[in-house]
Amino acid sequence: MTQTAINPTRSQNYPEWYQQVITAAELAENSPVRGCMVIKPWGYALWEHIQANLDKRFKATGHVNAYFPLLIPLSYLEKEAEHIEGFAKECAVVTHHRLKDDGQGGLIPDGELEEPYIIRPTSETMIGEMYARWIQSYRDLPILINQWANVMRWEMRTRLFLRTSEFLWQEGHTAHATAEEAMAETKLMLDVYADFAQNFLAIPVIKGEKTESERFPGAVNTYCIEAMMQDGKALQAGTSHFLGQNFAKSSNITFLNPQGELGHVWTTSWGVSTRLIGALIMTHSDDDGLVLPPSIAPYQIVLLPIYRNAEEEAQVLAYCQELQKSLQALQFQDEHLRVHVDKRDLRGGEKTWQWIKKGVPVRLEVGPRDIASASVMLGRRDLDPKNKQKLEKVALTTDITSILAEIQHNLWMRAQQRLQKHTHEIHHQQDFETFFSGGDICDTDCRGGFALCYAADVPEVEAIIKPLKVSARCMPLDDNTEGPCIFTGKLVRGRTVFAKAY
RNA sequence: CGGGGUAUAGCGCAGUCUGGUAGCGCGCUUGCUUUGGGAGCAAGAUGUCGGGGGUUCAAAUCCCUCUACCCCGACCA
Repeated sequence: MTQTAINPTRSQNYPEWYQQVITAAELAENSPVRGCMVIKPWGYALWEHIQANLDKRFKATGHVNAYFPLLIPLSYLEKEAEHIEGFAKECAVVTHHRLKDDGQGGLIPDGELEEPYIIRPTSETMIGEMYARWIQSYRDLPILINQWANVMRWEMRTRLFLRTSEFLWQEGHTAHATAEEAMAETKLMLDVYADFAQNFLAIPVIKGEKTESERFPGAVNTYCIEAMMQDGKALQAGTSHFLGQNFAKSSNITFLNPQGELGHVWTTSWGVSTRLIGALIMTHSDDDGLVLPPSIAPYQIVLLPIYRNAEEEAQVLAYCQELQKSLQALQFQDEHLRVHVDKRDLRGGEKTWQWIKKGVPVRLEVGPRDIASASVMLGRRDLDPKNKQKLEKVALTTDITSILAEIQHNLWMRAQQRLQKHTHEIHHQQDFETFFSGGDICDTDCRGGFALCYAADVPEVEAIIKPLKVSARCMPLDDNTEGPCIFTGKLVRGRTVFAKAY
């Protein structure tokens, strides 16, 4: 038996640990298609819960869902100059619409298209084209549409969930009559994302604005939520863009205001992707595998029947099913508890460890002894696997939801404390370089993590930080303090978070 | 697209230098014993050795060629 369920551990080899957690939890695996993953049922269930919860929040803020084509005419992407610069180079292109027999048992493309299509890397241009048709008057505004979709970006290096060529996401696209309204929408959705990350995924995030070099191609302002992974690296967990009138102009989206004057609309776009699952893994998981907050766990409780013979089996299974029924009647975060009875014919220890590696918040072992004493043995994923507690059957149904809430809260607190512990104010360029030269998080001397500094948003700062493999993650909102840039000495308003990033 | 590597069972690998007709670990199947912290023993199944061509009596092994993937840069939700 090994010390930990996952080898290597986080401190031994963090990237490899990450891969092993995914494998052990059966979340996803690489597919035969370059850069594209297969999301397995346990991983897809996480996405389904993300979708369901976010979708509710989108609807509650007045949005509706729609669907636009996967393929976008090549010429659409040429409309917005910065957008071309940002996306044109990494797109898959569809050039033919037929296959023909090559005479040797193979197939070759046939029927060349007059204008190639690209597989959408994002849908601003397609949706812009449709908005131009749909919007004539101020009465048509605002348009508040979200799309759940897949997109493709021909990435050079891919990692499961964090960066894959094809990924699943949602993209919100809204059009407004005024800049103020569009900006309010941009900020509103950033708040929706932040609240979702913190309260549903238990991932603490920093809300901020992107620096110029990190901005979305074609956006006026890009806002984001940044999370800290356990190795101290930053992961962008969601973005919300104020697009100004850039896309309205390039897609010619105009409207008449109440005074009869013709103007361009103001647009926004915002999105989160399956990358959130990567963030979830790297925020909570430990050296025994995945750790899931109860809010998102496909099963919040797994019952593990223990028996030696057919007679005990019948007795134990009946007891489990009765427990399952009474637990399922309870609610956590406004939804019925998700309770599973693992009836598979496997050894007890084997089963237990499989569910630990899959991150199930609560395990309940049920055997003849428990039935005799009208109780269960409860194991929590936020505690050591050895640490099991005996719980009266009666107490279980009254306490279980608060136990789940406690687990959710514990995970949140741990992540929150990690973020605080590894965020440091840096006042001198020399300290900045020292901070980022010690590899990843190193608890002994407070190196690595997030550096919070006054820094000018200028190219020469970019040039200094790039060799350190550090990037400006965001400028946290509502920071009205002032100070001298630690690189240039220039007085700047508000600080910037710097970190190594995924 | 530059620099380096790899391709052999579901997965991870040995075998290649020195040619002789394919092996190990895990997993899988079956049986028995086990079962409240990842089981043990026994028996078994699984391969166009990445593709194509060449040398040879004989090629996983040598030669030529193509392809795919991985690592390091440039790109990135």
